[in-house]
Amino acid sequence: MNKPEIPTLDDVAKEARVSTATVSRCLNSPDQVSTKTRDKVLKVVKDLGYTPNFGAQALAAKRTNTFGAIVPTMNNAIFAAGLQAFQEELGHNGATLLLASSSYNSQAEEEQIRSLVSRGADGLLLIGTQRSDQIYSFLDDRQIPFVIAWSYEENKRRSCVGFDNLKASYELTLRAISLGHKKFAIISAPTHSNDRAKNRVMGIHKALKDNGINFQNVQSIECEYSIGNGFESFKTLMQVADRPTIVMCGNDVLAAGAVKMAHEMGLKIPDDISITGFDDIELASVIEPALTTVHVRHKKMGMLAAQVLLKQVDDKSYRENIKLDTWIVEGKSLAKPRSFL
Amino acid sequence: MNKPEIPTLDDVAKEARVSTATVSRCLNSPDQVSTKTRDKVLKVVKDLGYTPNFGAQALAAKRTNTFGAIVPTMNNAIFAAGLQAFQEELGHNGATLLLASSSYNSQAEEEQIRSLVSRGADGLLLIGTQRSDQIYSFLDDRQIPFVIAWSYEENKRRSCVGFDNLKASYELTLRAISLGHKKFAIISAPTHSNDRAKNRVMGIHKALKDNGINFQNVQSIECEYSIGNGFESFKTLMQVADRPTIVMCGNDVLAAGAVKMAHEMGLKIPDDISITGFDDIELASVIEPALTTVHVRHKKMGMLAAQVLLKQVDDKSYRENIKLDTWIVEGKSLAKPRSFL
DNA sequence: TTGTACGCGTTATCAA
DNA sequence: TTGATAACGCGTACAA
Repeated sequence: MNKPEIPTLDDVAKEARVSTATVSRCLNSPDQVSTKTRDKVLKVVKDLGYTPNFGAQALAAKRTNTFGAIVPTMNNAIFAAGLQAFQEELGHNGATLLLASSSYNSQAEEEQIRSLVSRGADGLLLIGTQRSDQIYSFLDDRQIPFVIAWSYEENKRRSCVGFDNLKASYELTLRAISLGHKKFAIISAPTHSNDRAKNRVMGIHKALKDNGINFQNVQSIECEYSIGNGFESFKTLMQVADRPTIVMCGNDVLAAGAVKMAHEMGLKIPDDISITGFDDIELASVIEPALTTVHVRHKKMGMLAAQVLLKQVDDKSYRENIKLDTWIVEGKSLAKPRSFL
Repeated sequence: MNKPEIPTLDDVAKEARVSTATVSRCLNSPDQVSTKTRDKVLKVVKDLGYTPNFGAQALAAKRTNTFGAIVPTMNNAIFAAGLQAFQEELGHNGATLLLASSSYNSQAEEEQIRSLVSRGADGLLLIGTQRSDQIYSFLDDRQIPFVIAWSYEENKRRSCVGFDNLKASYELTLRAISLGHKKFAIISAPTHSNDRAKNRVMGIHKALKDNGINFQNVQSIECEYSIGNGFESFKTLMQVADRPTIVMCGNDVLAAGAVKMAHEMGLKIPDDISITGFDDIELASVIEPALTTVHVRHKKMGMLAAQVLLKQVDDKSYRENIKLDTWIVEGKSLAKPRSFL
C-alpha cells in the first residue's frame, strides 16, 4: 500500500519504449508521428492514466490554457449568463476559466488582474472600459490578450464585445417621452467608475435634451445594484412635492426593488408611476408587472468574447470590436402617465 | 523599443547581489532572512516589478494556490452568493478560484473534475454528494482535498459543509399540513442525479406519511431549474380534475415560474393555491406575493467551505462535517387552503 | 519519423 | 543567515 505515484511523461516513454519527445509529440502534434507508434503511445497513456503536469507544461510551453475573468459581482444574475457562455466556449476549446470578482472596486480589480496574470492566465475578460492607464499599460507591456465586454468602443488598440449602452438607454427614454412622460427620475449605479452606468445615464440626459426637456433638475440617485438599494432609492425619489411620473433604473435589479417599494407605497404601476429596467435578466419577467427593459444578448456576448480572446492568443496583434444589438422588451411597467390621460 | 522582458528571480538576485535562494526566501519565508537583506531584496522586487512565474512555482512547489469549483449552473442565482463568498475567502488566503459549470450533467462534471485536477487545482469544491465511485476514488488516489457543499452527510471519509435538505423540506411541509393542506403537488429538479432535490422530495413524502396523508398519488413533475419550467409545470399540475391546494417547488426559481403561471390563470395566491419555494434567493422577496421558502445560509456555507478546504490542504487527513441550520421564511404564498376556511 | 539534450523559473536540500 | 546546486516535468531545437 505505497502511496499512489502520478505517472509522468518519462513513465509513459519507458513503458512505450520511445523517447519522451515522441510521447510529447503524440499528445501535442499527433500528425508528426507515425500512426503505429502513436497508437502504441496513446494506449500506454490511457493505461497509465497519464495527465500532463500543469506546472511543467506551463513552464515549458509558456501557456496555460486558462483564461481569467474579473466580474464586478456574482451576487446577482447580471453577469451570470454571459459568464456561463464564456466559460462554455472556452471549454469547447480545451481552456478553463479563472474567476474573480471585484465587488465594483477598481482597486480590487487591478490587484486581481495582476494576480490572474501572475497565475499564468493566457488572456483576460474584463467588464467595461474604465480603469487606470497604469493597468492598461501593464497589460500591454506584458502582451496579455484581453477583451472588454459589456461596453462597446471604437478602438483599434483593444478588442471589445459589447453594446451601445448610451444608445439603448437613449431609445428607451425616447419611448417614455413619446408616451408623454416629462418628469423623470433616475436610479443608477455609481457612474464615476462604471462606464456602462455612466453611458446609460447620459443616454437618458441626451434624449431629454434632444426633446427640450430640462434634464438638469432630474432627480438621480446612485447606488450599487441590489434590490434593497432600488427599494430605498425609490422611496427617497418619491418623497418630493413634485413627483416624477417615471423612474428609470440602471438595471433590472434596481428596478425590481423600486417595484417592490411602489407596491408598499400603494402606487399602481404603471398608472401612478412608470418604472423601467435594463438588462432583461430573468427577474424582469417574473415581477409584477413585468418590466419594460432593454434586452442584452448576454449569451452571445460571452461566447463571442471567448472567441475573440482565443484568436488574440494565436495572433497577438489581432483586434476586433463587436457591437451587439439591443432592443426594448415591452413589459407592463411603462405606459402613459396618468396626467396625460 | 525592444520587447519588454519579464523579470525573473535571477534578475532580482543579480540586481540585489544575493543568490536566488535568498530572494525566494524573502518572498516565501521572510523570517529566515535578516532584516537588512530582506529590505534590500524587497526593494529590488518592487523596482523591477517582479512577480513569480506561476508555472515554475507550481512545478517546484507542487502547489498552485488555486482551487477548483464545479457548480451545476451559473444561469441563476442559486449558487452565486455561496460561490462569491467562497471566492472571497480564498482571496483572503492568497488563493484563487478556477470555475466550471457542469450544466447538471454528471458526465460533464467528471470531465471537469479531471480537468481542474490536471490544471493543478490544490483542492475542489463540489456540489452535492452524488457522483460515481470512480471519480471519488480518482480524487482519493491522487489525494486531492475536496469539500462537498449544499448537502450534508455524516461521513468520516469526506468533508462537507451543507444543510439537511430533507429536514428543511420536512418542516416546511409540516407547516403546510398544520395549515390544513391535504392535496399536495410537487415541482422538483430531476432527482436521479441530484441528492439535494431527492432529499427535498423525500422530506415532503415523509411529512405526508407521518401525518397519514397518502403520498403515493401526489402529482410530481421533475424538470431543471428555470422560471420557464416552473411556469409550464404548474400549468400541467393544474390541469386535473382534483386540483392540489398547494404546489411545493424544489427551489425559488421554479416557484417564481409557478407564481407567474398562477397569475396568468387568474388564480389567487394563496387563496386559490399555495406555492412554496426553497433557497430564499433574492428573487423570493420581489415576486408578488413574496414566497414562503426555506432560508439557506449561502454566504456562510461558501466561506466555511473555503476554510475547510484550506485546512485540508495543510493536513491531508483533516475532515470536517458542518451542518448549517435553515429556517422557514414567511412570505405570503403559503396560507390556509380556501376549502379549509 | 524519432531521439538527445537543453532550458524554462522556482523551491528545497545541503553546506558553508 | 546565506549560497550552490539539484530537482521538478515538459516542450522543442537540433541532430540522426
